[in-house]
Amino acid sequence: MILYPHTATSQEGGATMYQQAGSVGQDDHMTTPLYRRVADALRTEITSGGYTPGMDLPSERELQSRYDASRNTIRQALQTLVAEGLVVSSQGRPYQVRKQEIFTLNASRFEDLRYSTAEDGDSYDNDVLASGRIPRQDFQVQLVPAPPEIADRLWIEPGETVTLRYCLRFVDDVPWSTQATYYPRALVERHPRLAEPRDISEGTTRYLADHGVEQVGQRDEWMSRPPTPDEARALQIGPGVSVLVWTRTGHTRDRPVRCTLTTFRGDLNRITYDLGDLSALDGKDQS
Amino acid sequence: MILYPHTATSQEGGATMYQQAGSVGQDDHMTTPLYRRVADALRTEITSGGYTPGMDLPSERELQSRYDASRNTIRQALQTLVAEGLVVSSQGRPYQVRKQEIFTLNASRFEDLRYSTAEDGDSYDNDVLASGRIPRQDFQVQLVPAPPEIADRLWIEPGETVTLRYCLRFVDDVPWSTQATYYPRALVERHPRLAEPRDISEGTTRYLADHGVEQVGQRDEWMSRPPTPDEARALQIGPGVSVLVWTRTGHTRDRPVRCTLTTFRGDLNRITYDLGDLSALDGKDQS
DNA sequence: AAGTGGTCTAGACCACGTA
DNA sequence: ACGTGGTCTAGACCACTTC
Repeated sequence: MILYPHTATSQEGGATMYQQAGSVGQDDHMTTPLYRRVADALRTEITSGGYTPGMDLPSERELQSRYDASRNTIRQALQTLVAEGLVVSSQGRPYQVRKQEIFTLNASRFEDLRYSTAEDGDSYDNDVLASGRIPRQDFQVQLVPAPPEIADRLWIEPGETVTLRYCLRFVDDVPWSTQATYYPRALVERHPRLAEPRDISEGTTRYLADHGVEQVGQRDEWMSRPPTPDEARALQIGPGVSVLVWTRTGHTRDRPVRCTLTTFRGDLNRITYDLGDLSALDGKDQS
Repeated sequence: MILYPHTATSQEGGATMYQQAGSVGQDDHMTTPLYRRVADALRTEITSGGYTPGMDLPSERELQSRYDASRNTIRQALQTLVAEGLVVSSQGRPYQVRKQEIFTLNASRFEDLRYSTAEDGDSYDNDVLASGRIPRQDFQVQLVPAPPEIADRLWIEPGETVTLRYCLRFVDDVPWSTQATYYPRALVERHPRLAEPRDISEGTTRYLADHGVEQVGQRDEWMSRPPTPDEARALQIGPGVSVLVWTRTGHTRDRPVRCTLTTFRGDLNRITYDLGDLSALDGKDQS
């Protein structure tokens, strides 16, 4: 198959290799580039269901002859689809239409003790289990100097030693998010289990509440950006996929007690907040 | 300058053109690709302040000789920096280090009438003006069939005619976000100013509240993804920049009354939510 | 006119996955 | 062994911007 610019044009008389190229997408003024027309054609096939999630795409060499384009041009087209998140690639394996399984997190209820009991345990585990999937967390505890943006939120001096509880979280064994929680030194001294390098079964929020440190409010901040090389490795994503960064600073009535930085892949997560009076939704599906 | 794989290797004895290429980054096993080493070098120069925001980078041809690489390889390196959002490019102009001016939106207060008076006007204008910038909105009103995801949130049938108030928003004349608000037909019939194709000076939330339709709660949903071609055009962003998509469904005590879809560039916006009791912050900077 | 990035070709070698 | 994607080269023409 050959993609013509706007109206069909003849392919004959391709003189030099560059003239021939031009007759399809280069000489003609104001025509959309060939790589984009190829990307559009493939995108249409994917979204219209011609290629379904999990299915392999034709190989680059195959597409090359199918669209009468050079391999670089085909690669540029595929690269576009990867950046759009429609397609994944890995060395040695064909391009694949990506599976879109989306996970929803209700941030306004997350860590809210009214929605859980002491037996329930960790907020994250609960949310994942509730959606019928299997959670896993790899824990790690470190003592680190507070980065400026953390110190600012915790009302401490930059560089002061803080306890960092870091974990890499999995959903059905797929790396899903990283989470780093910073606690001020004074708090950890009074509540030493925060420094234990393993999960706290009833959840840290509950542990602190049971010992008189009640987190009554939190400020959340969200941003989205391309993954750093570190994040790309930890979350096993390519540069075309953006990450959502969630910063939650928890407060008691007097002061901030912790700051949690979570990163997700931006395309496979939905975050919801319920604000005000949503009693209208009570009878409805809470999705 | 030449970037050697791990330790410096001799350049002599480049036989064929491919061998020569190999001696820098191809023959050697387990070395990071040349394009990535070039990208890393440039990224370091940018983040360490060698190239400051707004400054031009050397041209592709210049970098080509500087790093002894082909133009395609240099382009691949620059392409990754564009995808990371560090650099912008446009035809005919040199690559430029991107300016990072960030805008913060407090979503938990947005449209909350407790934080404004009848004279204040539009929520968006307020938020932008409060940060010392100049807002502008291009308005448009259409009657459209309700898309399924909108119908679902508004408790109406897909395809039912709804009123769509669409606007493209600017901050200091830079396209910043698009916003599309859908109102069910029955509501517009009772409150006809919703169908006027211009801004409602006191804000739609206030207009409805003054006529007995009080929005007492809202459910927000967030996601992040690569821009669609339409969004890329409207927001003037490239494919390397992700967009944040905000869906807010407003409810009265009885039912949903509107659904607003907002898209921003993900890298230049911060979204905050204040939850629970944050009286601890009262004396502090509310940034 | 000269310089810059955007598109495209043709062809090479390599690393990885599968069989 | 073979096919797939990943990296790289050398060189061409084009469109846009600036002078």
